[in-house]
Amino acid sequence: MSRTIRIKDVAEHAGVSVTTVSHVLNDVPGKRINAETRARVKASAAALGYVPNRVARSLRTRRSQVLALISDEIATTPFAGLMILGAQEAASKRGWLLMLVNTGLDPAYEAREIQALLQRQVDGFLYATMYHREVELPDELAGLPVILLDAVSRDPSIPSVVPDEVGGGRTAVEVLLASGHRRIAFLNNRDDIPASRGRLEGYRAALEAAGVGYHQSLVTYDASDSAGGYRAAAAVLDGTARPTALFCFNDRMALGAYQAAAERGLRIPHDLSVVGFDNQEIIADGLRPGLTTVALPHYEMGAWAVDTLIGSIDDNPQNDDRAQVVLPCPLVTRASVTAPGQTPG
Amino acid sequence: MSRTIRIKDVAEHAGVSVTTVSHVLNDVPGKRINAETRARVKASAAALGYVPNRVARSLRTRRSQVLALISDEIATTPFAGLMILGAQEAASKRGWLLMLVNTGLDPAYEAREIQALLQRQVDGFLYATMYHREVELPDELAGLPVILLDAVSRDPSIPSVVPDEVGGGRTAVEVLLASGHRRIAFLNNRDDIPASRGRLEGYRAALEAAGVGYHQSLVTYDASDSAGGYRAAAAVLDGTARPTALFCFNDRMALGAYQAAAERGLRIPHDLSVVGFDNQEIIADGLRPGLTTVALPHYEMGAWAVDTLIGSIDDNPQNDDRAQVVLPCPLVTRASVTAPGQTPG
DNA sequence: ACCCCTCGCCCAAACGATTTGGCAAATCAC
DNA sequence: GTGATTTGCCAAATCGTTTGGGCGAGGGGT
Repeated sequence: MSRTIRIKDVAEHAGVSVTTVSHVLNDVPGKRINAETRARVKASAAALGYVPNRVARSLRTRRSQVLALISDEIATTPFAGLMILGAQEAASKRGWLLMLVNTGLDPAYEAREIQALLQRQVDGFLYATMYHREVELPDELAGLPVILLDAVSRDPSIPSVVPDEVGGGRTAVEVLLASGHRRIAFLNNRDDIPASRGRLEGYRAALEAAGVGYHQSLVTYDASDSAGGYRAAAAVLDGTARPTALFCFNDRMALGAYQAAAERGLRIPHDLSVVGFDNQEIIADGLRPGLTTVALPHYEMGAWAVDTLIGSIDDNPQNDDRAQVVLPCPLVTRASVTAPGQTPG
Repeated sequence: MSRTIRIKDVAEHAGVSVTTVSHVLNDVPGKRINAETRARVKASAAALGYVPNRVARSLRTRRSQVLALISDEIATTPFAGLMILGAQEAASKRGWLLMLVNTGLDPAYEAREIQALLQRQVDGFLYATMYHREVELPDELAGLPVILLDAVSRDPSIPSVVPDEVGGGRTAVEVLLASGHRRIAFLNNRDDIPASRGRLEGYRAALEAAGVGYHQSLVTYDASDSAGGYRAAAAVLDGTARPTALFCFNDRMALGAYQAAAERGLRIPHDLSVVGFDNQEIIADGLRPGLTTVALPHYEMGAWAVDTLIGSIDDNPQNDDRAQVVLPCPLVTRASVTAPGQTPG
């Protein structure tokens, strides 16, 4: 077992001091080193297979090149994966690593974990929630480099990135309007969160832009799961003046809506067009016909947050892309939308 | 901004040397220190709010108390969350942290990432795949503390943890047998992976134990997604001697099977009982009626792997729980199983 | 011949802990 | 009272880097 080789070994091999090796390998600006020496050092390092000990470097520089992703609940949503993946790949691309901590909504536990991360010289924090919501930054993170991920603070000076719920809602309704639908119901989530507010706003904006009247009776509120979607769809389909299209708050509600439609003998999309939200592959791709839906930019949000966070750490302390950013929600077209049929009302 | 306080500050405050502070705070065995001094040191540390700098400690001890979770594809499966959560919580419980790296099946990239982790003195590795399969350990990890997660090596000396596919398959079929079913079809995955082999073996074992004959015509193979389940179910439901129950390779196939059943006017569970596998909440809980299914122990596998890994690092180098472990797959009962109806064949 | 630059490199002090090997003082044996 | 032990603590080395401040050699100007 050959001993792991240190900078000192490289220095001896190249016949220079460790200082010079460090200067060369790190391309320290303003240091004058002969080109020949420079080459010799690099050759020695390569020959010996030298890799710097990051722990020692961290101790000296007080920088770890490690980011922490703190989240409320990693497990409960299938989006977590994409957000984490976006963050991880962006970090890796720049030579950084990502620590992962799940705090499960317990502030005391959260404080301890932040403590543990700070002990390890973590350079920055991603504070993520697993669905878009408003949060308060924990005191322990105040003043540290941090970006909110899929969450937003009341304090506008805290940078954050969230999906463009309004734009997504508008997109969903626009595709229905473009197919000729005029009676479009919105099966909304009953929780008062940014997603339900924003998507409703987008729904109304799209209708208004198209000169279609907004009817309160076409908007229902229920739980944001399959059962809620089933109930909401049942109510709106059994009501007077049945809509020709459904915009569902999310794909799970759309799943329930499919079931309600099937029970009523309505074929999708011929008798009823449906648009979802979230692009949960398992549902959207698993349903027959495939569900046209609006995707949340989880991967992009994770990547953006890491890029921005690293930027704000590396560059001058406070560059002004500190901001509350909103990322677009693209449409994913499948087969659940077509022109309204001529079935009598 | 008060300077962060070091062990030296504690020493001065308590009127002792840093050596003594270290001895006291780490409860170094075999060191004789007066109880009164001991108390004074602890009081000083508490008063100053001292927390040790882990980076410095790591440099000296060559231990980081950090684990790395390397996975092939974090994002593509919704199980990732639970496995990662299990690992993370187990680590946190012991004061360890978890780094996350996704290598996406690219060996060169994987090697670089492992390099980067080793530079940071990571103490151990979880090498995870996002579905149960056989892997070869990358050379870079050979000889290091590592446990395979949801993966197994041909080399039995490499510890690993995977789900008990055979037992899960048996469980699924047993619940159908117990309800009185005798003609039970198995909609299997066509890929030759441990899950499809194991679940089939469990299916056969359960039938045999119940004295029910195995008929090859009742086992079909297709893609392990919703479309595959739809096709497989259609084939078996339209065949001669229609089964009274379906055991689906996974919940996505079950979703397809539900659709095929609905199209044929078969009510679940009255006309057709269905059991799935994986317990994907979105599907199993979203379907009507809820899908009785077998859960994969992702959380438990993650936790077990971390516990075992830390154990093998902390304790004497090679304690012999190094082994290829299998964890049980529990049944999750919902509403898709009942006694077979009397509908004529 | 003297002074002053610039080049090219190196010394040694951090960074903040752990750990080895001691050394005085107190206690004990006799 | 003397020598041997035990007790309680500390000094200094170490882990592997980075970095601020130098320092000698060589060249150019006068």
